[in-house]
Amino acid sequence: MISKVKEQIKTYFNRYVEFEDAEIDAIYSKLEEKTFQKKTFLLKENTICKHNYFILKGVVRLFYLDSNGHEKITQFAIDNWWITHMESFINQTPSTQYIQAIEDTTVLCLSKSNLEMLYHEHPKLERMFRLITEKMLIANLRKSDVFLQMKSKERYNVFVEMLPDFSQRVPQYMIASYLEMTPEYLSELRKHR
Amino acid sequence: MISKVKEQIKTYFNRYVEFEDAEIDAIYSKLEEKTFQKKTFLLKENTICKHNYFILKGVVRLFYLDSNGHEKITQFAIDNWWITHMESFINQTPSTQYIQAIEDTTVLCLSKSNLEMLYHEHPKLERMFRLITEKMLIANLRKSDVFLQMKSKERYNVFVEMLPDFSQRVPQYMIASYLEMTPEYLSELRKHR
DNA sequence: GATAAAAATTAAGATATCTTAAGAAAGAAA
DNA sequence: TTTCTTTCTTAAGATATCTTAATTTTTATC
Repeated sequence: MISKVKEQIKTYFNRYVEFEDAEIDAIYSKLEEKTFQKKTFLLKENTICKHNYFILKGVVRLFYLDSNGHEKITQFAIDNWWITHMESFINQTPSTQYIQAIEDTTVLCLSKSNLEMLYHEHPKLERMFRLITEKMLIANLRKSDVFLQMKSKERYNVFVEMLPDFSQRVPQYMIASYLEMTPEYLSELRKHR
Repeated sequence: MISKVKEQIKTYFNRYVEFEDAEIDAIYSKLEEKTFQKKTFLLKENTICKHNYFILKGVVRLFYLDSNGHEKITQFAIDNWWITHMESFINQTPSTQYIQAIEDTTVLCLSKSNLEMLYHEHPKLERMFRLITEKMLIANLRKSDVFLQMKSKERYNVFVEMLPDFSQRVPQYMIASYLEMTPEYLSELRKHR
């Protein structure tokens, strides 16, 4: 009998590459399910990020503390997204950022060492992550373009339009942080649009 | 006898994955060498980007025209870097940006179709591009962080420190564009530092 | 339901950065 | 050298965004 969770990743994986059930089983056996309560940290600054997390259900944010101790959010992630601190995870160096659950969040943990092992055993997995990484890169380049081209007001409109899920599930002051403006200014913009 | 160019890519490829000479030969045979004179375009807006370019020697820039018709540079690339418009190349959709040679530039052209073919024949190449894409993603995330954290003045200092090659080979008004400020304001900052 | 805590709004003054326009300097061409 | 073109600098006024601080609204806790 196939578990609901295994079903979820099978569906997700097959969006990128067609895997046999046996392969899914092999990969799944290297994943550890874990639940983080709202506000708990999946990763803290200065620690090495040991996992790439696949979110089964929930919302998390990636952020750092600026020189004034203010939180600056660089990424959100929800159901069926991968989240990790890329630089820390890939290079196994201390993280400059935090990952924190915004809602109660259930994830599958994929450790760096298991991932390396799986790459060697399953070239398809390497292809999947090549494709996912390309997609992330494109999303990131596009985000930079949006921030480069648009004034704050337009940025907010684009955000609401493109990621309506987030504007529902995430408090407004966090959206302001992600959009690189103060909550006061966002409030101002919302009034006048 | 092995050509100088083949030697150059062999050295570059082996930084990521160890290839046999026969593999390098096979891959090399799918690459087309081409030279672009200063100011000519490798890619124009609204055309589909058919190639990923490996720069053997030269400097190019990636830029788009904003709503006022001003050029906004999003990336530079020099010797031993890959350059393409990611979104256009990967999804084979019309490009929103231009690629232009700043100096006379010699490249190796890798077409999308050849690349797909090579991925199937040489899993090592897929690994190499998985690693390169990860590196690009990290570089891009880091760039976003720098722009998020720093005021213009600091951004310029970081740029000069991190990429001294560019501040030599690229005119100042292009650096201003890349740093997301007007040339007038950059000039102002340089005076006061 | 009452109280406390968290989040959102408002407004005034401060600052970073842009716009425009003109002139100076440097590099390329003749 | 002279001329033309490209690049860089200067300065004044305009605008977007931030800071601070107080107030209101919403959400969570007892």
